[in-house]
Amino acid sequence: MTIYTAASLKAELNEKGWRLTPQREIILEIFQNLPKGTHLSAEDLYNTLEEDGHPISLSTIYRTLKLMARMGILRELELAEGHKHYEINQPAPYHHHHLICVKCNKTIEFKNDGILKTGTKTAQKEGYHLLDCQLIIHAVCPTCQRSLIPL
Amino acid sequence: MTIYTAASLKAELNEKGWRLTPQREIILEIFQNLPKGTHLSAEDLYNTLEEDGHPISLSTIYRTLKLMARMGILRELELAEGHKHYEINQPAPYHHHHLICVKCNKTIEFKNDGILKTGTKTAQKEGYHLLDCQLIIHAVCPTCQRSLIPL
DNA sequence: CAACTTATTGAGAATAATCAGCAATAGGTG
DNA sequence: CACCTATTGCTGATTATTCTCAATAAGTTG
Ligand SMILES: [Mn+2]
Ligand SMILES: [Mn+2]
Ligand SMILES: [Zn+2]
Ligand SMILES: [Zn+2]
Repeated sequence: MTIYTAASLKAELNEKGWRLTPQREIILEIFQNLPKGTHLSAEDLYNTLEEDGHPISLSTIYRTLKLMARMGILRELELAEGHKHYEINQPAPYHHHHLICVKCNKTIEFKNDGILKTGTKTAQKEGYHLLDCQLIIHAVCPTCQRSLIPL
Repeated sequence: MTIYTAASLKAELNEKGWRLTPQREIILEIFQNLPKGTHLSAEDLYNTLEEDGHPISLSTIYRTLKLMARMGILRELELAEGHKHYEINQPAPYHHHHLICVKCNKTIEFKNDGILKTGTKTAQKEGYHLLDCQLIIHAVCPTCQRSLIPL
């Protein structure tokens, strides 16, 4: 949950014997410049990169997303659509959580400082190294409460 | 997030034109009698039912898990293993959250009253009908911090 | 900067979880 | 009991994600 630059990403990768590649650099950049509230799936990222003129194979995309999530650079979100979404993982003033309608998947972001504190404290108490901490609220939105569509 | 009995399950199903079947009743019972801290996948439930002498088809299991999660009877958990897990959804004194090691998937449950309150308040403020509210902490456990296994 | 080691990439095949279609069955209601 | 239709259990799709492997290219060393 730090702010990354190409340089700090390279430093952290090299420290573990890994490498900074153009692909990894571009993917980080894409996420850093995404409008607030955007959540990308692997497929979304694939298309974005293609349109951007920097095509990257799906294999590499999946590998990079997993890598960056495990480094704490990206957050892996399960937004109830059957596939994962990702967003940049930022600290305190930008850190947020998600309220999701399980029927239409409409998602609202909200902030709450106490939760990150709780997460940090809990991880620390158990000796875990914190990567991400997210409150997920599953609910039914006002529109879907009225709708007659079953399930 | 209520305590269900076969009768109250039937009432809630019938109210929506749905039916209480032996399969649904048994699945509810299984979850209610699970030892604290147990999380079942669809496959786990399938096997449990088979061993129990009450075999139910995988299709029905998937359908029932989804149904009960959307009713708020079960919680759908994404415990970083590539497939969903489920547990009974209970109110205040039993309500808990999960601290997950992204490397070995070891999961620790912990309680925190404030989070459920935050979730309830947030859902209410947006007019959403709350089903479940879970804090997920992704982290690396002490053992895996020491391990040399990459990723 | 040239040689060297090995992490990484891209293409395609393989896997695994979950869903869909459909005929047969069985709840709920009167 | 008779009727309507939700539900079940097969089976056969989907679809997201991972694996395999040869080719490429970071990072390091002399
Ligand atoms: Mn978000
Ligand atoms: Mn649990
Ligand atoms: Zn909705
Ligand atoms: Zn671990």
